[in-house]
Amino acid sequence: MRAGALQGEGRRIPMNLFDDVAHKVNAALGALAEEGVLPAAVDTANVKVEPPRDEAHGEVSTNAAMVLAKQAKMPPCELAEKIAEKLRADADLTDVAVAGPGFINMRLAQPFWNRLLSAVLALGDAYGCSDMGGGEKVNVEYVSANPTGPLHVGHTRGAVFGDALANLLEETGFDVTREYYINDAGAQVQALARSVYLRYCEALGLKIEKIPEGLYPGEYLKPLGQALVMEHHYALLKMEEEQWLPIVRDFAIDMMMVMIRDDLAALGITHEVFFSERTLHESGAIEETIREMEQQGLIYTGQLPPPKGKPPEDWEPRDQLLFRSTDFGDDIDRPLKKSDGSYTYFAADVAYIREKLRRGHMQLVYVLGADHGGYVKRLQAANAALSGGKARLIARLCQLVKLYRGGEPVKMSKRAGEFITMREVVDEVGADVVRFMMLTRSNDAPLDFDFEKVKEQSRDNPVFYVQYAHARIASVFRNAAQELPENLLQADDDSIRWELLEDAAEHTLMRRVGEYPRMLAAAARAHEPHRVAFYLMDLAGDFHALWNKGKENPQLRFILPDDPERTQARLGLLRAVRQVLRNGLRILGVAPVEEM
RNA sequence: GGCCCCGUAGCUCAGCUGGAUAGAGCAACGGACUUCUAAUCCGUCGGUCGGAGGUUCGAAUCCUCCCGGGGUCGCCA
Repeated sequence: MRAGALQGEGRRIPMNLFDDVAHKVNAALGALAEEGVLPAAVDTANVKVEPPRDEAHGEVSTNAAMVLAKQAKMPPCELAEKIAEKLRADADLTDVAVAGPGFINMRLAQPFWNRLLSAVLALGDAYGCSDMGGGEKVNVEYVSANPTGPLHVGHTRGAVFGDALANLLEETGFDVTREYYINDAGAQVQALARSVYLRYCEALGLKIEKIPEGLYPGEYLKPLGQALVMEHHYALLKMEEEQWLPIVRDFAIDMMMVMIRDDLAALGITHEVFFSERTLHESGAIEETIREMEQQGLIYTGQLPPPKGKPPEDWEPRDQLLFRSTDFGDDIDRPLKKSDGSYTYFAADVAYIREKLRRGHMQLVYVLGADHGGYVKRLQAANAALSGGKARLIARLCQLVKLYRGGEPVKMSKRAGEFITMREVVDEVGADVVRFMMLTRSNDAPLDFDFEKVKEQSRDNPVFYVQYAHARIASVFRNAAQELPENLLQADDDSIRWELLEDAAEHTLMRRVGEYPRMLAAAARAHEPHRVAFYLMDLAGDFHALWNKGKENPQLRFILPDDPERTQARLGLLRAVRQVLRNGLRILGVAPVEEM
């Protein structure tokens, strides 16, 4: 049997009940292989153990028989029966049955659930965490906005996504570095410097005309002009541009980065590394990279064909220094130098990839806007060439966020430098709301963000819905502290009689709690933090449903003064639910609230 | 024209990398409050999964070709 092929046979995820069952299934298959029912070298790579969609099919289900039928040279149902026979011997499993085209459905015996719920309480914040990543070094680069202006809504989604993804990977056992690439080389920061210089002149009382085309007209640069006056007085006025430009540029970049970091902090985002593009130029890293690539035959001088479809009017063939990215899956080879001899942005990026690889990162994650989709293949080509195919480069593209206010689109004029900043959004609705809302869609689906709707306290608002579940649980515990004797509240977790959780809605909630580690692992593998948000909405929904059953049937209330043992079991379940809500929200970077 | 993403209920979207009769919310309709917070819950209605082929025990999911929407396309970052 191929070792580690079956899910759950590699790294075990603590208290992932599906992993535990997978382990049992694998043992059963091993036994059948020994008996000669299955070939000794059976390939179990496609065998899965998962929750069935329909509760009627049990709590756990496996497709083992259907996947292995061909290898066993036996009809699926017949093989399923043989596997089921082995599984029935396990005391943790009940109702083992063959169904449909050959699924094996089963339920988990009470001791199994007892262990799970006790473990959730014992593990606390660690429930759901795993060592799946095995400490692999992952670099997550996100935001990386040009230091030429404040962060706007467009950056917000990538910022939240990247941060939540980093949290997710961290909690699933990866060694994560959060990184921000500062584009502080090139024409844009020169334009920034000239814009700030104009504001400096303005602050000195000189009359400035309209900010010229190509420069940054935003009001936000005025304080920088004033600050320059405080520091340099009239000195910069007497200088030639080539003298003042580096001074003003460096000053402006520093100031903008202070502002950007401050805005990110307001959203609860901190990067461990801020990496400057300019250092790649100044340290000679780009030259070194190109030299190395030349030695490996990855670079040549040649001409590119004109773009198909609509050839640009000023097109003329030109010899260029090109990276053979087509050898690594790209559509066209990519230039590393501009016609003036300076390096392209891409050349710096290649050197940057080399730098990240040198630091030992095996996974390079790029969180980008959807408009950078065309850039991904060349990044991946560069990574493949430089890492020898050993490291992975994963790009996640975030689609646009459309702003609304009460159903009406919010108008923005980019040309006039008017845009809604990230800070404005955070200040108006709060960091928690922004963060949660940004993750209520898959990253590659466009997102509508309505200022009014996200402040509503209703079912429509997923942030509220999840927070409300947490607050209601907190409220139960406040009441319990009033109504129940102290010895009941302080009882030992190990003495909880979990089997007293008998209602179907309690079981639904219990199962959902049990799914959390599996969901987390899958979300991390897919680099999809939005799954955590969707899971939390489902968990909250299950909880609200149980809550309401207690209204219709007083016997289902959480606190039953006449039945201390059942009360204890129900409060135990609520503690487990509260714990999972907290753990999930922590990954999203959202604080749970105690009351609303 | 090339490449990338999307197309699932009237609307907004999930769908756990191939599983069983495709799911939520909103909207529409009908119910549940002397409350452990009704800021919630329950039920009903609603889908040729853009279209056509293919792969196999099995496809919304994988492959090919179309249709429609968005992004992007040598020296900007």
